[in-house]
Amino acid sequence: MLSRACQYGILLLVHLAHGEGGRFEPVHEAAAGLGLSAHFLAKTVGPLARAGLVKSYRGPNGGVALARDPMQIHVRDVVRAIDGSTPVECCVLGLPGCGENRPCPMHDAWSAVRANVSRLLDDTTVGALAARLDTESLRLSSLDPEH
Amino acid sequence: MLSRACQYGILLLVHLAHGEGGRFEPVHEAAAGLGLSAHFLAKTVGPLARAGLVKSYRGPNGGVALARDPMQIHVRDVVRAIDGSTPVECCVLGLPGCGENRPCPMHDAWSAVRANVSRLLDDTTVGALAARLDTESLRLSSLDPEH
DNA sequence: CTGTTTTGAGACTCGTTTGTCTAGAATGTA
DNA sequence: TACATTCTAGACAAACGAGTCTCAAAACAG
Repeated sequence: MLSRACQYGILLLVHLAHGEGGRFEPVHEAAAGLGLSAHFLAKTVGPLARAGLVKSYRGPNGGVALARDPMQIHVRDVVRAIDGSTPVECCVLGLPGCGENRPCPMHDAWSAVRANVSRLLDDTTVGALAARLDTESLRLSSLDPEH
Repeated sequence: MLSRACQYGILLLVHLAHGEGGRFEPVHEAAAGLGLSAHFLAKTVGPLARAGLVKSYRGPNGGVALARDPMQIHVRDVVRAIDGSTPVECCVLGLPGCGENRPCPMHDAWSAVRANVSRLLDDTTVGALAARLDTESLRLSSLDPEH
């Protein structure tokens, strides 16, 4: 569905949105907080920066920070930046060129699912996800439960 | 989403349901009709037969045939037979152990999508898909448009 | 200037999936 | 029996994703 790199990217942005606003946080620190591989997480920073979602800075006190208001960053933006514009975009049955003019037998039903996913990605912002971390007992980390 | 092998399996069953009832059709013939690799399609027959969805017979006049009424074969059965019982079952963000007690920030919204997909797999039968091939201008083949 | 911290880019390994191919076991026909 | 047809199982290679590692460039601190 979403590539691992894309999942890491979303987690990183939500983590940054949940932290202090203007601070540049080193990638390895964010990775430790999220319980992820620092090396692999670092590979997502490039695409995110090129897409204008984060800004990064080298050297001591460097790191990564959000480039925009987290309420203006949609999950769709992250997916597009890392995975490209193709989440669930293709035919369920794998038929090439399946579409309105030459649909497969499941095309209509699958289009409904696709629309749901698309709306979810468009409507959900990184800031909204971060806000829910506080109000509800949600988690971002892959580590052991710390309840 | 669905593995290639699983997609091939669904296409094969719908193709068989669309053909004559009791006939054993050679796999290479079905593959030609669907525009798929015969060797790869053949690898899906084993799991499908073990799951009791098709029966196969060797030798001349042999081949593959549906083992049951196609209206009693759900797409879910094919997915379970080939991919196992895990379509979209996991967390969107990839968090291990994400669930009702320790949800990720997108858990609730994603559960709705998951339920949609699950219902689609459960409600759709191979027979229903085959029936729609006739009434509407649908296609199964990966080959060039034959309009 | 020297050394440390950090990003950035890429090579590399590993496992899974996709796809092709081969050999063998059934099955039917002459 | 001899032979053609077909499934069955598995070996094999190519492609991809995930993840680790290394080296260089930038930035700062002393």
